[in-house]
Amino acid sequence: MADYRYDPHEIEPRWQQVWEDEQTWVVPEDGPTDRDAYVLEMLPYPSGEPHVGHLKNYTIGDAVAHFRRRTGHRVLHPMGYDSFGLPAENHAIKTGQHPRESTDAAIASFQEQFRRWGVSIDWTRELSTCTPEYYRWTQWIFLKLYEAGLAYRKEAAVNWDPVDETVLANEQVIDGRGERSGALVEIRQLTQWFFRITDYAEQLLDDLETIEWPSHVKTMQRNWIGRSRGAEVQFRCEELDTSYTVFTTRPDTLFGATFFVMAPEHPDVAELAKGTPQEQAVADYVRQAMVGDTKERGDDAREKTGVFTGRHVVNPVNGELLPIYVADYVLMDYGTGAIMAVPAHDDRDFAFATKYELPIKQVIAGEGGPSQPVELPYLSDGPLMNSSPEFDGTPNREALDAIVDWLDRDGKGKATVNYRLRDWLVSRQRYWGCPIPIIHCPSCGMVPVPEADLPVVLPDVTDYKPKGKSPLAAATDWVHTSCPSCGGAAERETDTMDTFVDSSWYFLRYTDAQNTEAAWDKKIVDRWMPVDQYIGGVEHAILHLLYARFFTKALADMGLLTAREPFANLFTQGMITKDGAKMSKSKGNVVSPRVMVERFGADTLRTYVLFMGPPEQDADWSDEGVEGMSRFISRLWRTSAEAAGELPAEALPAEPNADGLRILRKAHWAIDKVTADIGGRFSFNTAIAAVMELLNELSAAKRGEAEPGVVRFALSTANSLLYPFAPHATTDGYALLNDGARLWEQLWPEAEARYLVADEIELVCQVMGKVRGRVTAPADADNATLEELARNEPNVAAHLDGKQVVKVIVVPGKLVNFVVR
RNA sequence: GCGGGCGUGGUGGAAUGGUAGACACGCCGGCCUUAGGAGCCGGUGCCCUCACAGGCGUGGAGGUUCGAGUCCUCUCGCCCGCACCA
Repeated sequence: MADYRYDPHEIEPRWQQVWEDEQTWVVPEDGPTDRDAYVLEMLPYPSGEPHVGHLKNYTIGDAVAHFRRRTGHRVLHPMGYDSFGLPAENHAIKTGQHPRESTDAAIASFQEQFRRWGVSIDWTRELSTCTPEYYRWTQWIFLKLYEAGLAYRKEAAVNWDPVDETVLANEQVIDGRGERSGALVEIRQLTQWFFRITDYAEQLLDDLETIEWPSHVKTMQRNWIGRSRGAEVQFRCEELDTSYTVFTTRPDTLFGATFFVMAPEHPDVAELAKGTPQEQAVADYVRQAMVGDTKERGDDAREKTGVFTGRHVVNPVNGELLPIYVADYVLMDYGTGAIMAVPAHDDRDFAFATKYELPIKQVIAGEGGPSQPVELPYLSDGPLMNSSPEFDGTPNREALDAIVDWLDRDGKGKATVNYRLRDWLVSRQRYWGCPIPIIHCPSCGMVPVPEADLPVVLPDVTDYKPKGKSPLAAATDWVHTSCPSCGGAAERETDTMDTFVDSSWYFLRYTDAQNTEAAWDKKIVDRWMPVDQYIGGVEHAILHLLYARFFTKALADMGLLTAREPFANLFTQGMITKDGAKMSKSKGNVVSPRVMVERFGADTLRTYVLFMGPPEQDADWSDEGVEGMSRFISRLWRTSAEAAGELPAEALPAEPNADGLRILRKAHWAIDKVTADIGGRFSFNTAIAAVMELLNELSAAKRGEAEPGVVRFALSTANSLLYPFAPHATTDGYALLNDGARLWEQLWPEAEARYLVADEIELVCQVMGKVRGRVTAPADADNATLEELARNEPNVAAHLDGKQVVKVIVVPGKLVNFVVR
């Protein structure tokens, strides 16, 4: 017998060469458009070389892409690089190496690994966001947003990262620290560029209903958008003849307001206190509040502080005078930065009132009615009291709308919806990003760069170190330009864009990647969008996914595409850990896919990462597990090669013998299971297990008298089913078994119904719900026969002896259960 | 505090309300081999037993059901998200 040795290092490059030579994964230009499928994994940020998380991500996507192709779809499966960003720039600051050089090196390493993994990518659509060919269109989109009034510049209190020396979007501040640097973020008053994502708050929320995403991701987006229904109410300050708006979700408690609070950052605070004895105290408090870090500020366990401003406002519902305090438990960036305080029914206001000995007025009665004392603060519902004759006794939830209506009629307030979502701060005072295509002219003001002049090319600089303003400011030749409007001397905007802008539209560019005349052609983008299946990590649940949705909606409103959601289906994969911990260089627990592939081959690695467990779950890396997978792939190939070499090439017999039939049934069972597991629910681990079962059934000991034609068919099926995970070994095995036939061109197998039903079943016999025996029974036996068979099973009979059978449950094809007394 | 998820053998994990532990790792035994970190065959939840037969078992306590890992109530533990959001 010949020596059949599985050698992935010979097999894998050989087939990769065929696919590359034939451009197998390039999307065919012609073909039916109703079977298109756009399968996309989040594009990587190229740094160093890819890690096992990338391997998992692209293996999932590749399995889906292969499956869709073989089920008759024309599949778009592209790749690109999110190549602008801080890590490359920080590396440049340290070493002086241009970020482009380190980025290009990383990209080369990613390309090399993706090819080595055998990921089926249409490389003709490859893109890199840091190239002028790409960012030209990023700038074009910026101008479109500017024209539409969705990009604007304003002065605002913004998050400043003192380590990276740049501003950050709200989404990039986690627990008061910069997402990248981990530095405590400071609040600074700066003029910055924003995208008006808040215009889309409602749609971003509502349209979550239209997409198939994991519910926890939807929940996170809902929380982030933070919609709350309530009312805006005007409070007048008679002394200054001014008026302040508050947002409240509890207008039903308006009668219980006993004081009024403003955030220290509120622009009117200084003016309010001016000329009162409190002026100095307020100024001191505000200054001290501003230097405190935002993390500590956000701690609700911290004792509340504040000072009286010396002024009062009038409660619009009853004319009572309420003292105005300034206190840092009120946040400027939520609502209006001012609140009415109802200590009896809000625990925060209660804590503040108690500390500063402010009056507390109960306006909602507890269960015992108005005369019964309740523990304050009372946060539950109940009828109104101490309010007005009109509302007293009304359940507070009903009174809520009535009070808003009443205020609205008097012009003192109105029902509103408030969102937690803030506009997206997009300018960055950093070098390695997309230049903002705006020119500042002393006479014309802000002038957009004309489309014909795009791209505004990022100039080279010698010093990448941020100095509180963009390093681009030092490129004086580049900065000084002429105004496109009046032709006079003018200066370029030196801030660059947040790199999340780059990745908010790349999925559109893939559809028409080589278009030099436009970002994309609407007809083409509409053919592919939305992405049918998007795959990536949960860490992007808010940032990238929210921004991409916003871009899609804004661009759709401009008529540039039809889809209103970018990603129809989202799959979020779990992390791969090592020894229970996140992999990191400092812990020294990094698993290198490159090293693993060099040792075991790509097929083993790919199949292993999907066999580790449900792909959405975190999973711990096991070196023994990889070896086990290596044994399986090797056994599959070896068995195939042996059968191809030793078994006569016979066709499937029309009437297989008993062993043949058993194997044939197992094969069709596997087809059915793998198809459902990949196509229906992303249960790759059980799909792989099903192929293992099929192969186990085909092991020499179990093969028995099965006909060679059956064995060849079953082995071909095993290869065919495992192909989406291990494309090289299975393609090779299939070709050996089938006279060189190309597996990637074969239609996905279909399970034949006649082999899915057995003619005999194992009948489980229970007495009182406990299994007492098993008998084989004809699959088509009727209930009475099944009951009789079960009753005669010796052990069942023993358990029925001397008992009275009161009920018999028969589940056809499964079990019989006797209920006895 | 609010919202979501998860608790199953030594390990990763399987189980449309119907045989708990598929498949794999690990371990044990055997075959083959000069050799094995190769290959092949078999065993492997726990207790009791020569064996048969039994008993126990899906974090814990109840409940619904002929039957519960699965559904309901309470509870404990871990993980994630949000959080002074008015």
